[in-house]
Amino acid sequence: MTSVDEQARHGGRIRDAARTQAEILDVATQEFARAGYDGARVDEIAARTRTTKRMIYYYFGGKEQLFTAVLERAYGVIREAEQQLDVEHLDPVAAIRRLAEVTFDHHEAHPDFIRLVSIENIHGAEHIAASEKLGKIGSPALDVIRRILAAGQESGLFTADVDAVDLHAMISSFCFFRVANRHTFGALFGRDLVDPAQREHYRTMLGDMVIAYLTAERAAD
Amino acid sequence: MTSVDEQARHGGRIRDAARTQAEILDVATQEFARAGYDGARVDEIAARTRTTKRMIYYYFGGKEQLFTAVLERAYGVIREAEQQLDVEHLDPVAAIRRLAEVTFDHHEAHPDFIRLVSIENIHGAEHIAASEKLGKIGSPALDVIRRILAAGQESGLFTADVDAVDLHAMISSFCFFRVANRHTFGALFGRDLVDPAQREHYRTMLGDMVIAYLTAERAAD
DNA sequence: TGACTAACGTACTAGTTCGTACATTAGCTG
DNA sequence: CAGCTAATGTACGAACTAGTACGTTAGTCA
Repeated sequence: MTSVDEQARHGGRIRDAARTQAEILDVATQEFARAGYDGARVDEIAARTRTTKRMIYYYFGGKEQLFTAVLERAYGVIREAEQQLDVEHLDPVAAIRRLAEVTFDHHEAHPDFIRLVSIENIHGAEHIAASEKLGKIGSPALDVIRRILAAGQESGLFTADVDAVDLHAMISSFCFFRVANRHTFGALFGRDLVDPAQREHYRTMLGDMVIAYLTAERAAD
Repeated sequence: MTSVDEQARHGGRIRDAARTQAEILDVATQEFARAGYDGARVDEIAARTRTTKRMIYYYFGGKEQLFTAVLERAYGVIREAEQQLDVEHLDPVAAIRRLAEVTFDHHEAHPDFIRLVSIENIHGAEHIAASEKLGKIGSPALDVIRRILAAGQESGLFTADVDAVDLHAMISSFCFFRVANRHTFGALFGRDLVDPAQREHYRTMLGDMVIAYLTAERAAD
């Protein structure tokens, strides 16, 4: 009997632990991002999977751990993207601008991730705290920023008093707000921050802002 | 019989519709901010009030409308703060910096409001859309920004191509992120963005950033 | 002062939702 | 190929939760 026949015999499904887990994570990511932690329904996640609720508890233990697993995978994706960052060959100004653009693009491309982070903040980052993986991730982007900043400061292009974590916060703020607060901002000010027609405008604005901050003359502290 | 005796007779409580509604709104604000919309419990809100759940439905109609009422009041507070903004007598640079500082201070002073806005964004701003009040609020801050920008651009201090709504978004991004993402940022990067010892640092950083952006030379579009 | 209504309280229900006990089977391994 | 275990499915329950039916009382006004 062929493998295809096997599948047919069991309704098209074969046992595949990794695949089942991945599918649960996919659907769970969508559901948590859609409705928040408490708004998400375990039954709904199960229903949209080719498996059953039983499997969620079998593999993840419970709703809390499932959400933690979703977060771990989501953060893993951005970490990978950051690791592929290759800006060392650029001059400091171009490198920072490129970094800002990559951050901008990643936020725009992953609104579900942004929502998950918002949700996790509502819950005081307790799942990150409970995760062994997420605690000691470290950020590849941060290392990149440190190197660019050092180069820029040494060459005198950048003002000397800027910290890498602060700069990361500054860039993230803009990218995050634009996606996360899209709805309230749109409702209150009548402007869609994620309007494709405005994409280049805001992308440039972010770069201009960061570079202006880094190259501006400031009163010494 | 004195008023005090009256109160004593009924367990210290007098009938006062306005007061009951205000108390429900106070507690509901805390509860929604604490746990999110779906995480919030109507029973919990009622329990922490001097009245009962029955009154929540009597005055507000339901959980959804209660949350909308909470949002309406929260936005009212920030609108009032913005209306008291008095920076017209300052030069454009000082005026923008003052505006940024006021925004910064307000975000820091009202973390519950920030959480409510995050929550409302998770739900696609549907309560704002459903609210008659919130639709046509308009932002006093936006008018102020428009005037300062016009003055700054006319005097040649500021670059000409900056829009008021965009600048508002820029300032809000930083202030919002610092409070809203405090927990995940702290857990991942080991830095508390709301640490009082760092307050002046970030407050200055925001002003520097905005002024640098507004006064920088840029390639024409 | 009597009666009318807004304001309030109690007790309950219908529906939901996380989680689990129990039963079954696919597929590997010796 | 026998048997063992990881993987899976079904059916159910206990607890929670938004919302309500019904009853009571305070305060005002004719």
